[in-house]
Amino acid sequence: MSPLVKIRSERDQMSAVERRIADFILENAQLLRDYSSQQLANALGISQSSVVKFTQKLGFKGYPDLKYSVGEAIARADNGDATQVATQATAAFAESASASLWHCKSESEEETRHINTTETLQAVADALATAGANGKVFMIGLGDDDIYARSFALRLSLLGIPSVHNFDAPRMAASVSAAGAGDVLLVFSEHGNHPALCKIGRFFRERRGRLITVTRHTSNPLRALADLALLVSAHDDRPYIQPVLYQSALQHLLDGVFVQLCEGDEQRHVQLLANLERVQHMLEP
Amino acid sequence: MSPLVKIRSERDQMSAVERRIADFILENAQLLRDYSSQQLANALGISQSSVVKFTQKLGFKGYPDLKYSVGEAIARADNGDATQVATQATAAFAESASASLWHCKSESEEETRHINTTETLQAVADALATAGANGKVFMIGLGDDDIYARSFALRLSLLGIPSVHNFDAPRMAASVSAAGAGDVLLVFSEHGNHPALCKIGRFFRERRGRLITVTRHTSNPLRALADLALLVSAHDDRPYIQPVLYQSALQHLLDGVFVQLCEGDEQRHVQLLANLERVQHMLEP
DNA sequence: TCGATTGAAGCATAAATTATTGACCGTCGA
DNA sequence: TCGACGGTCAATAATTTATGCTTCAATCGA
Repeated sequence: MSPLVKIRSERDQMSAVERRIADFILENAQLLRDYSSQQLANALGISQSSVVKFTQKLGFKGYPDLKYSVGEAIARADNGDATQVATQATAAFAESASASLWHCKSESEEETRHINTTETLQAVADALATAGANGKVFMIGLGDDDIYARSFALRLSLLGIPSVHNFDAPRMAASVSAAGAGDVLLVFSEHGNHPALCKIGRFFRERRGRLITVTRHTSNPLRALADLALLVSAHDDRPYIQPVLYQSALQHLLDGVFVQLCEGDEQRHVQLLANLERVQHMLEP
Repeated sequence: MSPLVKIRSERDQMSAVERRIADFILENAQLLRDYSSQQLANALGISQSSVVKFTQKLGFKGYPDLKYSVGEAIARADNGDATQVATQATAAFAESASASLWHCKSESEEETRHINTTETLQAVADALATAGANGKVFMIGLGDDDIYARSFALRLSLLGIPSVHNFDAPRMAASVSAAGAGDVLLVFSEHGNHPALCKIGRFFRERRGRLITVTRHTSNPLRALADLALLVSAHDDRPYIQPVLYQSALQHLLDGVFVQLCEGDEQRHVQLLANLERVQHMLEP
């Protein structure tokens, strides 16, 4: 039972001094944190031993025990009331920018998680795994999109799925000419309407490869070509925030695929561990 | 902030004994109620004073203060035991992988936000802005770290702060030889102990440039050299999750700097808009 | 490689907090 | 009136916490 409720319920059967202690605690529970038994006694003009006896009578092991319990009770109680208001106020001042940024990002990530079904993620993971084992994985992105492609390619390589990575369209067209059935091409393109990329996509499909696109959640020509389409949702009125959100939502999406790949196959998992160590050794002699 | 999160976030920076204390508290927070500092010390086979010093280092008034805080945190956490069980169960079934991933990421991001003060972020933003206007910005990262460097460099360039970006140490050494006072070198290095990067950092400082490092929240030689150090906190037992968390926390940190840069100066803001449009036109004719 | 320096950990101990003891006082019922 | 009783307090014992000092080990620079 909450110590405060207990104190209140026994208050009637208490002596005068005890009742004063009880009242003080009930009214100033939050002050208790900084009060020793002696200080509490001083505040009430009574002896410290009375305070201790009071706590023991109530069934606590001693003063610190009561104090601890009251702390818990307060924490439980204002979980979502006063504290939160205070916290919000503080937050508004101290970390306005970063906290609100965090909030936007979370929102985008959640939306993105929502519009990509688990099945799609799984299908993408499977396609990559298969192509990694029996064929090739191609990957391309232009400009900013190259960053995501690059980072994902690095991750895949740790899993034993190396990829052919290009960051301009003409070279990619050349690379893709070597593609065959079962291969996978992953195209990153935020707006999905770059003609060269579409051309490469079509070319790749003609060669019976599976095309996976990663674009915004709009209808766009690139996505229309895809066997599997990963979609990213990210919106903000402030134009400088938008790319931040896009990137973080995209990253989150790719993280999901990566995790599914890791957890899907024990052997890949083992390989990852080995690779991680290897990389670490090479980079930090 | 919750004392447990705090402990966790500073765990890396701790000595062996301190880390054992931290782990014990994290794993047995609920036992703390019945432990005096001496008992805790005995349980770990260390001295009582180490426990007290541990608490003080973390910013608590002393052992009882830490204990009280932990009590509050626990109380807040399992506010309504039933609810929590239900929540956990739901989570485990419905959205296990992606939601738990999201949760880990959030935690890392929060920790990371916590260990980098707003002042540091602002200082970094200012340094970059100044160097962008009157000098040069250099940027380097090896391996995975290059990804983050690259993406941040792209962002900066949109703000009218182009940077000299290298992804191997020898070339960077050459580039840096052109550095002077007021220039900025941003070094990305997860573990911060790559000798070549340290050498470049020292060299750069000799030339009176300002060194900004981005590393894990450990004490590492690179960070020790820095004028300004950005720190990333990210932990998970699963080795394949760890890099995901690192990346997302780092990204979050950089997002913070980016936003501060955007919001700090109206002119930069305008330039960003213009650049965004320009890029869009070039990429998608 | 060798001091010099730094920082972590423990020991001893001081300081503080808490718990107990025993004396005193007022009340109440015999 | 007197003794029993409950309540309070001052004094003090016991426990717990905090700090000064020493030692040891790792790091750094010469």
